[in-house]
Amino acid sequence: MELSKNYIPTEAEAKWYQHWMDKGYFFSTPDEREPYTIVMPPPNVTGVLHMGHCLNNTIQDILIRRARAEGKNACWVPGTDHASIATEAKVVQMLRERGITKSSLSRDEFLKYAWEWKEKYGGIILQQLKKLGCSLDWNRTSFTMDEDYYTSVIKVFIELHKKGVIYRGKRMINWDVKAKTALSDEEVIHKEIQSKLYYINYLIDDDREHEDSMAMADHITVATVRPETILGDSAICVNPNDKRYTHLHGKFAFVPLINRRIPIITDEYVTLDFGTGALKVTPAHDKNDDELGRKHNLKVINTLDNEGKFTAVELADENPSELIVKYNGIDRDELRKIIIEDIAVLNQVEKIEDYNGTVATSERTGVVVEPLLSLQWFLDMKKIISENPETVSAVTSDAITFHPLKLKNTYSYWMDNIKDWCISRQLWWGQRIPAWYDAEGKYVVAATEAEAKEMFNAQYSISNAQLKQDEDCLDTWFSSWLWPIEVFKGISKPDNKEIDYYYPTTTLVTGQDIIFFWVARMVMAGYIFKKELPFKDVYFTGMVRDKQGRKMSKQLGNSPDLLGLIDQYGADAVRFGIMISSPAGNDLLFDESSLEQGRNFNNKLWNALKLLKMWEGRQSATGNEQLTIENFAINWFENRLNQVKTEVDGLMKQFRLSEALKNIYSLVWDDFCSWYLEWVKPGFEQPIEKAVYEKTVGFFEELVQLLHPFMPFISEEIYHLVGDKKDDLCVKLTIANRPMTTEILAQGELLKQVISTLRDARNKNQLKPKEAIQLHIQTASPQSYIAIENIVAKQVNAASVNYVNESVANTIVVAIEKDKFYIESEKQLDSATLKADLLKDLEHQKGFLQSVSKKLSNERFVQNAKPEVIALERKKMEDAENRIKTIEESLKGLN
RNA sequence: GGGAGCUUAGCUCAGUUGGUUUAGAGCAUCUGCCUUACAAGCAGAGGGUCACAGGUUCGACUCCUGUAGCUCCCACCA
Repeated sequence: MELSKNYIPTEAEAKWYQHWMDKGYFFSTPDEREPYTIVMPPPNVTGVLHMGHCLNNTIQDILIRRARAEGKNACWVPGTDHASIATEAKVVQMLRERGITKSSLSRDEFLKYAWEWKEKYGGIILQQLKKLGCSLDWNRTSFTMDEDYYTSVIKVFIELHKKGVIYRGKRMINWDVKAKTALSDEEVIHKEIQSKLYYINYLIDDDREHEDSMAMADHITVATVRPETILGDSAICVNPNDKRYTHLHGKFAFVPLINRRIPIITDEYVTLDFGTGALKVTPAHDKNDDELGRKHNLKVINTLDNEGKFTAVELADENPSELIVKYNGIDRDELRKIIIEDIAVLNQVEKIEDYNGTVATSERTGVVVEPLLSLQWFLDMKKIISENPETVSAVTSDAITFHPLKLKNTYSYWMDNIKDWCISRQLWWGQRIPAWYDAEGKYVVAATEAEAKEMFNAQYSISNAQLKQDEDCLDTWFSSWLWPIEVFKGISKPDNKEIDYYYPTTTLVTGQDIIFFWVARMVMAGYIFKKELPFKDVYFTGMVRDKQGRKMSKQLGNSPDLLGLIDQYGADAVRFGIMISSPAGNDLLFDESSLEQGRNFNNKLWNALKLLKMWEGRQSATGNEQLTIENFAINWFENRLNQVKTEVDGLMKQFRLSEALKNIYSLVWDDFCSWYLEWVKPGFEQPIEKAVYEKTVGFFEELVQLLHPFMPFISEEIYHLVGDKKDDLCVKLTIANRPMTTEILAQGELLKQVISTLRDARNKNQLKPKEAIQLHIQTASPQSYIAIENIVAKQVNAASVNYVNESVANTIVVAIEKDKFYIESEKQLDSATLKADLLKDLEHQKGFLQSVSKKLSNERFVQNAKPEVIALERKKMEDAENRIKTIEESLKGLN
């Protein structure tokens, strides 16, 4: 069969993925083997594959494929997340494009559209993962709103409510005015912005009669960044120790524009050196003001509606002026400008300063979050932790090991400062909160209306109550935190065979940006519902950035089209490119040139295959004059292969995947292709010893097997092309490592060094590769060269090799260790560059010798250092001395 | 404001209990090669006073302190 010039990924990839699927290699059922379980972080159901997913899932596939080859029962569960806010927003937008507003639909109608949308576009991302080669157990594909999953979320809510961990309360929450829903603290991102600090004068209500226009002297100046909330002010607060305002304690001031009379109160909370030291208190629109308001019993006056627009509803009893009518329905940003203009007209704007502050924005919609007092459902996190202390200790004790370890601190800090989790969302797409209310607002928590009625009867002695279910649904993460349990039906069908076998899962691979959203909460859920940790290792990936270090974003247009890249370079090359430099926990600077490197690696492998196929038909069992060469080469490569395999095992255990890949890459490219294959390569059109050929094929197979988790397609393709196979690499069990001989490895290193040095000398003397040389070796131990002399001769094009006891005239000489190599050529040799090299080397060696002997002549070093260290230093000194001697002799020979 | 981390070759990064020949890799650069596996390649080479300043030590890229710069996380100074 004729092989193409270069490797063509497209066909091979489609072919092998289908083959693996047909064979059912990715499917897992519980058996007697040790399980290796990974649950995929479920992407947003409407998402499309991007670099982050690619990194994430490539890592998971590598781990899973390795586990499979190690004989474990590998189970990798795919699925998607209903992502309530994001998906609902997409559905709303889709409806808007069709001219339908959400408000015109009933809940059921809306959900029908949403499900239609999900069925149509949902899970595209899962199909895309197949292109990447992900060996997922597709029979287990889950969705966080599957029927059983939904039931389990409701069940968990009811259970936690019963335990008193879930409560309902009126709290200051983060309100997303675009999505029109509450958010948890984790969904809020604080951003630095340039804004203004407005200094506004509030007139003091003075008992004195004002007889002239001196009134303006009697004011207090307040600094605020949010003048638009001024109509909700219910006090001014100063620090009790602030001497500037002592005379105002207990007095009243007037809110500009509406002249509401508000008290001037004192509280230590106010800092003296910010602004004017006087704070306007607006309990309805600021978290701190809310607390101050509670403490001082202030009135709460809400002036913004749920879209962040002005509403005068709560000002009704204040004789709303025309101004207020004018403000109605105006957006908060616009309102700020108008109010400042209007106050300026009254001459009560003292000044406006530039101000750098932070603003809270919604993680989902990006809009500025509005603090809003609202009735929501909360999870008492402190109680959860105190009842499940393992939630914290599992991580600090490394029972759950984080990679990188430093994220432990982040985790514990969050746990130590945990706040209650607002779990209700004013959305329809999600699990509806199972709370039932009667007309008076009494409620019970129950799975069904019938149960709720019974409970009303029992709890309130109300029979056949007219009940309405809570309109809100639950935070998406309130379902995702059950993911490692419920994908095995651990909540909906507790203690089934699957959950008992697969849980706890083995490794979680996820982004460090969701350590609080998801990882921490899964640990909690694990201990609450299974009394056990959910996973043993967590591998955190960083963020994928472009090569300039910028985040990938639609606006910048710097996020590459992944499927396009797969088409262009092949999935293996993409996997290689993204893995070659991505240490755990660090951001990855994505550069397309690493994909080129991956593609080139494909070709390197492909060409090695072509070479072997050429040899296949030229085997012979006779010619044995070169057996020394082959024996050493084979012996050495076998050792080297096992050395790298051992290293890779160690690196994989530490989750240092890119290091492992680098080692494999170098083993294939340098050791196998550049050294080994050249050493055993027969002369032009010469036959190859059958035994050598078979050994070489065996090595190649072992190499592609080692590579397979990283680059599954080409490795499988080569495995089948290099010889007829009945089995598949995908499920082939790893060959155990054989013991290594360090002597052979050392001799191999010496051999490489000799060849490189001689080639360098040839280069420097402008000897063409075809120009043969005579090589003379001056050494005290010729026996160390016997096994490798033929390889040396072949690799440096030496027509002859012999051993001498003294220098050889008219030659180039190079020194390696204690030995000298004389290169004799028919061509006239120019020793000038070589001499310069030798002098440079000499200088270096002398400097080195000096530092070593200085160390050795230091009494305290000799006294304190470990004996083996001293011995090593002695050896270094001896070597350096020998080498200097060799170089000096060589230089003499040149003159 | 608090915390964590980073700073090693032009770029991206390794460097695992302080001593392995006065620092390694990949990419990029330079030189020479169209050598029938591979020019998407082969053979070589150059390039770093390990951010800076102190300290501990016989010995520091490695440990400690300080300084500078960068990054991330957390946080209610309006």
